[in-house]
Amino acid sequence: MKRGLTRLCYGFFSTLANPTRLAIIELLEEKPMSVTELVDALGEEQSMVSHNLRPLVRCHFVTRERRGKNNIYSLNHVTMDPIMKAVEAHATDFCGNGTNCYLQQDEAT
Amino acid sequence: MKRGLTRLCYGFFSTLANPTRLAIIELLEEKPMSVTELVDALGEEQSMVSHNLRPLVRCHFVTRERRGKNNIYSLNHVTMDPIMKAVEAHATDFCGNGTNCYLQQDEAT
DNA sequence: TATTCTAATGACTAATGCTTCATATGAAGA
DNA sequence: TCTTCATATGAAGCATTAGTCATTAGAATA
Repeated sequence: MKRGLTRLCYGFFSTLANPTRLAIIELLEEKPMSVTELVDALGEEQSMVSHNLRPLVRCHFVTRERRGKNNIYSLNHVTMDPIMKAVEAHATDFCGNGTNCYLQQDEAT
Repeated sequence: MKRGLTRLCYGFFSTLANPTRLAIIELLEEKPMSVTELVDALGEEQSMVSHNLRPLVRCHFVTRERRGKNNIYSLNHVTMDPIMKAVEAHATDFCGNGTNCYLQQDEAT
């Protein structure tokens, strides 16, 4: 049994299993952004954004590039685009694309 | 901004972000199994396996079918196969397929 | 080099999620 | 229907993770 795959997947998925980090990914899908831009767009604290960027970099989901005073973060589209497509496909196929599915429920529900 | 996607992904990934559930998925990749078979294969407590099966069913990653006294669980290959392939591709492309990457480190490290 | 802008880090508390133990349910056979 | 096998559920304690606040570091410019 390839337990390596389980460990690999655990690091992979647990890094993605966070609303802030997913929101960051969603923003970076559009274009690369600096920390300050992310902070403004998210309306969250700077330290929180920084804290959450670290695991994303560590797992190579985003890359960092210094440009003057700024650190510009870019999405790894090679990995993330197929992953996100697969999630959307799952929702379409198995959640009826409605709100009757756990995955699509409001936090209120 | 499609915040719905973020919520959807959060449910999706947090369900997968668990070693026991990933081990279950790995086992079910081979063939459908009953709870007892999973318990034996994993060497874990029955109640733990049961507890972890529930979120997998809720997210439609596995399906349950009663057969006599047993509940047989099957993997949703339509969703899980592409996802797992994407994770492996990411490891190959960005983790050098070695142990120099966070995602592939031993728990000891 | 003092200042300002930008971003990262550390420590602490709060919130989540996991595992375990005990118990309940449900189906089948004696 | 009583017993046994198979599985699910509930509650509780524990461990992990996240978010906040305060501080530090790094780069550019005056």
